[in-house]
Amino acid sequence: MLDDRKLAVLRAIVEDYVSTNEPVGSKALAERHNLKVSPATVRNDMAALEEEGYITQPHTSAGRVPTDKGYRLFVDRLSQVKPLSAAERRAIETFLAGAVDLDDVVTRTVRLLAQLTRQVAVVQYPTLTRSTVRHVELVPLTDRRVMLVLITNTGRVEQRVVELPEVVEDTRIAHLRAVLNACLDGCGLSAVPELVADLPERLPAEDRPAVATILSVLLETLVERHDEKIVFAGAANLAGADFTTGLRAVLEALEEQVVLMRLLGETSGDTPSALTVRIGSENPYLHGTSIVATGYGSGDNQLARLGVLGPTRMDYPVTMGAVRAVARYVSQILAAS
Amino acid sequence: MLDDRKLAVLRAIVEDYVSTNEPVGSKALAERHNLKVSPATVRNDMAALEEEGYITQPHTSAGRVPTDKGYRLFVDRLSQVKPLSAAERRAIETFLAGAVDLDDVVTRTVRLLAQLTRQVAVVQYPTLTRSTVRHVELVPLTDRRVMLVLITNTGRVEQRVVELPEVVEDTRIAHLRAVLNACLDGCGLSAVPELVADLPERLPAEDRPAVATILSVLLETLVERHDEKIVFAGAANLAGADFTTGLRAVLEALEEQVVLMRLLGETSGDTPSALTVRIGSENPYLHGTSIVATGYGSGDNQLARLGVLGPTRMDYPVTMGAVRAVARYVSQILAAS
DNA sequence: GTCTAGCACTCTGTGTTCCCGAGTGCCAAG
DNA sequence: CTTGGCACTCGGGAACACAGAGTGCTAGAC
Repeated sequence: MLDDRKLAVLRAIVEDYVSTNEPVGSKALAERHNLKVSPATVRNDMAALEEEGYITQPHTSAGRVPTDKGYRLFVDRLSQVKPLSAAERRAIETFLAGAVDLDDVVTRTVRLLAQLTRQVAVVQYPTLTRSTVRHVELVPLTDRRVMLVLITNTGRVEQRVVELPEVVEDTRIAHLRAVLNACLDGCGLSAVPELVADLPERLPAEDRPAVATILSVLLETLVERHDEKIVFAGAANLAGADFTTGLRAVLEALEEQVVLMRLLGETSGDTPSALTVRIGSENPYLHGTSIVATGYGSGDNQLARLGVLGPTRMDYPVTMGAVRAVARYVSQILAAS
Repeated sequence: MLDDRKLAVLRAIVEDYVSTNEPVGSKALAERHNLKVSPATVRNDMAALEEEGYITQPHTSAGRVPTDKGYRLFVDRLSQVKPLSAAERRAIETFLAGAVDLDDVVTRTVRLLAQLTRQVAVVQYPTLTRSTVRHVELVPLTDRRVMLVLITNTGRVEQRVVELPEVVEDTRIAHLRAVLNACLDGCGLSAVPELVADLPERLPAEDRPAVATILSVLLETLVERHDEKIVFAGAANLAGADFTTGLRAVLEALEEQVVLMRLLGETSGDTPSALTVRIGSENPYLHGTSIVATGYGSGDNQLARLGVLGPTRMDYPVTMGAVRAVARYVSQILAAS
C-alpha cells in the first residue's frame, strides 16, 4: 500500500510544512528534497496518501497538509528523536544545578523547557504518594496551636497550622513528635494512613484527642496535595501560533489544574518513563494542540510528569529530544539531593 | 478652560468607548447620554477637548477616542470607585476563607481577582523583610546535614538543606536550635542579620564552624527570597483584547518576575495602601497597558502589593473597586492567621 | 455670547469584479 | 510505472465604487 517512496514523500511534506507553515505542493517538494522523480509522480503518491487519510488539502488547488494521522505515522515510523547539541546539554546542566530547593528545581525546569522548545512547558510537582517521609516536625506556636511540618525525601515541605482541641504541654508535643518520627521515618507516603491507624491506641488516653486532630490534618495534607500541582511557563510562545480551538481555550486550560492534569496524566501508560506524544484530536480537550510528555524521577521510581504543549504543527523530533533530555537531567538532580 | 459640560462630555466618551470599543461620535453621544444639547454643540466641546489633548480621532471623520491624558483625568476627577455588590463580597469572603496556608491564600487571591475583573491579576508574595520570625527549626538529616526551616508570622515557610563542615551531634543541634529561637523568636526579619552577628562568639569554639555555616545559609535565605516572588492568573483574559505593544510582549512581561516587579513595585508611593493607577504610557514597559494596584497587609504593616493589568481601555471604576475590595479581604485573612 | 441647524467634505470599511498564479487531476506516450 | 502536457479550480491581491458615519464651518436663533 505505502511503499518507501510514498513514506519519503509524507516525511518531506511534514518537514516542509512544519518549517514553512504553508501547504506544500508537488513541484516544490520534488525540487527541495532530491526525490529523483518528477512532480507528476509525486502527485500520484500524494493522491494515494490523501486517499489513506495521511494528508489533506485545505481547498482544491492548494498544496497538501498533514492530518493528525499523518503526523502520527511520521512520529512513529518516519522520524527519530533529535538529540541536543553539546552546548545545549551543558546549558541545561549548569542551569539546573543552581537550584536551591524543590520549588526552584521545578521553576527552573519549566522555564528551561519552555525556552528550549519555544513552546509552553508543563511540569507536574513530584508526587507525594510515591515519595517517602524524611521527617515530621511539630512546632508549638501557642498552647493550643502547633505547626505540623512534613518533609519528604524529594525536598518537599508541607506545613499546616493545627488547632488543638485542648491545651497540650510542650513536653508532650515533643514526645509525640518522637513517636511520629519513629513510626514514619523513611516510609512511603502511601503507607502513612495505615501506619498511623492504631497510633492513638498506643498512647496515653489523655493524649488521644490531640493526636487524633493532628493525624487528621496530616492525612488531609497527604490527599489534598496529592499530585495536583502543575506549573507552566512560556505562554508567550503561544502568541504567534494559531490554534483551531482558539488561543483563549488553550490559556484557560493551562490555568485550570484539573484539565492540565488530565492532559498530562493521561499520557501516562504502562511505561511512564517513555516519551508519549498526543497529536491533535488524540487529546481529550484542546484538539488543535499536541502534547509531548514523559515521566521523570530516578529509575523505577517515577515521581511525576513533564512535557510541552504546542500546535499540532510542531517540530516533533526536536521537541521530543528536548523533553527527553530535560527529564533525564531533572531526574538526576532530584536523585542527587 | 474646561467647563462642567466639557467634562461631562469627556466622561461620556470614556464610558461609551470602554463599553463599545468603537470611536464615539457626537450624534450617538448626544442621544445616549441626556446632555440636553445638540450634536453640534457636543462637536464644539469635542474640538476643545481634542485641542487640550484629552481625546483624539484615529483618522479624520471617525469618532473620538480618549488619550492616556483623557483616561487620567477621568480616573482622577470624573469617576468614583465602584463598590462591589453584596453577593460579590460574600463570594470573596467565602472563597478566601477556605485557604489552608499562605500559598493557598495567594493562589486563591490571584484567581479571584482575575475572575472578578476579567483581566490579568498579579499578586506579590508577602515581603519577608517586614514579617517576623515565628520559629526556626533545625532538623538533623544525617550527621553532616541538617534542614533549616524558617517559619514566619505570615505563615510562610522557607527551608534549606545545610551541609555542615563537620560532624555535629544531635544534642548540639538541639542546643543550637534553642539558642537560635531564644535569640530570634518574634523579631523582624530585617533585624535578623545584626541579631545573629555575635552569635558564634557566644558559643563554644567547637561549634563555631557549624554555626557559621548555618547562619550564612539563613542570611542567604533572607536576601534571596526578599520580595521576588510574584504570581499571575487570568492570562486567558488577554486573548480578546488587542494591545498596541503586542500580546506576546505582555505575556513575556508576565513571566518575567523582574519586569512584573517593577510594574507593580513602582506604583508604590508614599502611601502604599492607596489605589494606584498607571495608564498606558505612564508605565515603564508595556505602554499599551494599564495597571491598577494597591498594597495589602494589616494596617500600617504593608506586606506586599497586588493588582491587575489590562488594556488601557478598561473599566476603571469597576476594576478599582475589585482591587480595593480584594486587598482588604486578603489583608483581613492574613491578619487573622 | 452661546447654542443650533444645515451643508459640504473627508474618510474608512465593505462589497464587487477581475485576474494571476499555484496547484491539481487526468490522459496519453515513453 | 513514470513522465510531460493540458485544462480546470480556486484563493488571494489589486482596483474600484459606494454608502455611511462623522467632522468643521458658517449663518442664523435665543
